[in-house]
Amino acid sequence: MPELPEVETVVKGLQKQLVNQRIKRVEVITPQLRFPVPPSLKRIFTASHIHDITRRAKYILIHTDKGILLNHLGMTGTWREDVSEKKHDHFKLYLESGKCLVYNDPRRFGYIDYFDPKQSCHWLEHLGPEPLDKKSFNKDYLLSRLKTSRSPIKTFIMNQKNVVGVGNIYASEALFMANINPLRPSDKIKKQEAEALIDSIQKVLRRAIKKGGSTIRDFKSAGGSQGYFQMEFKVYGREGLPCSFCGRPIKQLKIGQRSSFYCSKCQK
DNA sequence: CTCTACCCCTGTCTGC
DNA sequence: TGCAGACAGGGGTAGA
Repeated sequence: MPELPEVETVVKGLQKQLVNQRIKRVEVITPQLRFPVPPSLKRIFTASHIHDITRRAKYILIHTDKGILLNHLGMTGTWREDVSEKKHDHFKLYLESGKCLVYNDPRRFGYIDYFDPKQSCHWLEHLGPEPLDKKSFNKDYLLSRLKTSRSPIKTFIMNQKNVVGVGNIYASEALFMANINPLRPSDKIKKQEAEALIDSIQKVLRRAIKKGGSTIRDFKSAGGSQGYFQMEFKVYGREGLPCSFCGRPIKQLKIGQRSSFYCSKCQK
């Protein structure tokens, strides 16, 4: 799915489409996504006013005067502005302006929920810090967390309790940039390496956001355009191709059931 | 508690 | 061509 840069790109697109708009009608086409869409959602958000769209981790938050609509894109969720109907359309927001925003998701790993901003939301509790927030995602924090985990460092940085937004692509890319082997046990990562990892996660994510995310298969922004960061992948999906630094073939293996890519010479 | 394997689902691609 | 199996950007959960 969309990882942090892709979700960020979708949020920027939705901001243009939805901020300061009034929702005229909510249509729930598929009540059962990964989790059930709450039956009360339709009634609550009909005639609500959208005042902001934000992101927390990989969640899209649509702020209205009636509460916050929350959407996770799973692996294949997309938004588009369109009145036509397509296969796997699950949810529609009809605006008073006449526009219609459609949520489409072939695999239905995504979901839609809502919560009252005055109360806590169980989807957002227990999430780690935002990787681009230098105050909370810092060396001391990371070192203290690393000490508690013996799982491979790639699994560690993909765990949203440790740091949010890093998924399968950017985990491989960030570890390559930091010269850290993805299989290294987390509690064996040294202070200097932890600093390098923070740096590389932030660099990779910032660069990817700048390029509008990565488009492999079907990722699209809310405006329907594609991202371009996939042109800059150093290791992801490059099994057998030469490492851009040392020329050795990139290796692929499964770590925690997920495809992982690295250079065995550059990453120790 | 931590960690791993499995599972949700459809579409696409590979190899026989 | 047809078909089986593997695989895909996420992450909740059961059970070790």
